[in-house]
Amino acid sequence: MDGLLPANMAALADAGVLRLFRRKLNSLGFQGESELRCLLDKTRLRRSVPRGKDIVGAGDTPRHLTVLLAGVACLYETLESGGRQIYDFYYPGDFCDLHRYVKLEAVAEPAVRALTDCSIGTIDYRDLDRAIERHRKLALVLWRATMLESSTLRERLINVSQRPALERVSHLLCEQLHRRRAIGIESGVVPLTQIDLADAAGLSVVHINRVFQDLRKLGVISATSRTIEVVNRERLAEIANFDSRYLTMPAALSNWDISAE
Amino acid sequence: MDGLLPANMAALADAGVLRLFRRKLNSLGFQGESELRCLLDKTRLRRSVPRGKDIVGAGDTPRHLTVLLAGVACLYETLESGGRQIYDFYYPGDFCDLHRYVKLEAVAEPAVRALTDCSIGTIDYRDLDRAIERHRKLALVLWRATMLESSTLRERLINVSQRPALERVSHLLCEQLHRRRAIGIESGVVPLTQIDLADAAGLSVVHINRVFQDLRKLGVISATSRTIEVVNRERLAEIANFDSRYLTMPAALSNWDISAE
DNA sequence: CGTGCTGTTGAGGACGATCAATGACGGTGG
DNA sequence: CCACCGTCATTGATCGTCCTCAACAGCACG
Repeated sequence: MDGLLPANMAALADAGVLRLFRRKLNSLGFQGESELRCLLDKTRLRRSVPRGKDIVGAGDTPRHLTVLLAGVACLYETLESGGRQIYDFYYPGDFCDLHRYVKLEAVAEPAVRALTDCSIGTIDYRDLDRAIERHRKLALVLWRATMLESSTLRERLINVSQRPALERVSHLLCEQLHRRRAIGIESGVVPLTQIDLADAAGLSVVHINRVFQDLRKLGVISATSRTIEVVNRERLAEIANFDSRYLTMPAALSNWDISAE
Repeated sequence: MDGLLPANMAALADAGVLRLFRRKLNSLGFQGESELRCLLDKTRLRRSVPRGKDIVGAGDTPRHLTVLLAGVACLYETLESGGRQIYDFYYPGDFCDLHRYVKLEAVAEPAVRALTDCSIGTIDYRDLDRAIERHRKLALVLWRATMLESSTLRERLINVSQRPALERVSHLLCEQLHRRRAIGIESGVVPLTQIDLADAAGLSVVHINRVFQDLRKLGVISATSRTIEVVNRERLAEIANFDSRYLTMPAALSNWDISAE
């Protein structure tokens, strides 16, 4: 499968690959060099997964946690009807399979697929267990990551159940832009296909396409490039009625900060 | 607001009120008398909340965790449009506001409302912190509770985004029956209004009503009683294509069982 | 005996699905 | 270099599900 790089991660940690993972942990309230090291040093770099392949399959028994380091992936499930439901998108720094660590059993679980070429890192469950034992706060941090996913899921539910297509698609695009910006990507390009968006929005591809044409007429996305590129964020956010709060974790971590030391 | 009963909970714990809470903790993998005591003894019984009132509001700063002890509640949010989106239902034993414990800040959070008259219990954050410190496994247990909610949320998303109305409503009903059975209620009565179901299904009340008439014609729900009563579960499950797995947690808790002691 | 909430019914219309076909692009192999 | 193929994007036409508006009936409550 994927080759293991025998890298000295401690050395690489700040070099770049794990930069976004570190940032993510920070945003979840995990700070302090020794704490971070405890996790970052145990993160093994795995080679890239090509677009369209599963990063986390439905079947295999997991022995390690997976972290997305580069690219875009999605949490999804294949339906009896043959369709696909995309639950959430993952960006560099995001955990891909916390649900397996916590659940420990494969009961029709969702899978994770690379939507662009991806790089992933892994952390052995044993290393993770030890890290949590050492720094109790880490359990809370990961729990919070799950909570954040829940929050996104709720927003997705509203999106699908309440908003009309134009607003719905705009909302999804806003979210992508926001999340990309959070990891330092300022460009308006959203590296997804209309198909991906259809599966996330619960709309047919045909209809997504029509919505895109409207968005182009409104001057919100580029009319020339084949890839999706937002050229007017403000307008897009207006259309979507976008409020990014559901994506953000508050900085404070009052109680466990105390009990952790 | 709600009066505090100065009860000796240790004595009451097995008497009945906390029976379902205990069962819930068990199902999440929290076992052993001393562990359970640690949490159950700290659970304060609060008086009941009448139907229609919020159990957990959006605004207030939380100091304790809330556990539903009797009745049915829902996690919901009020939309700009004036509508209501129901994310999840809560049954006796369920935690109502884990999101606040973990998040600790009110950023447009969802609220919890009593859909029937409810009784609730509370656990002070300080007591909870201490309990977690004593039994590390508890952090995992609560994390798992969150994960289970996530799982339900994903199922809800599929329900809303993929299934046609009849199937969708049936699926919701199946879930309620299943969850009620899990707490020992065998009756086919689902104590919700059509309005509640509409808000959970993302359908208009009018349409829900029409679906109900179909279900009655199909002999699935009672045609006589005003309250919703399922009289043919098998048929209902068929229509809904119901697979209860998303509601169940695997029993095993392999890794943390070890690191906990 | 009103007042409110929930449930019920009818009519008309909109939004989005489906089916089907075609176009554009990139990659592959001859 | 070109022919071929697969994936993704685009377009048109038709149809169905579900929404909205509006009115009314039943029941519970004070």
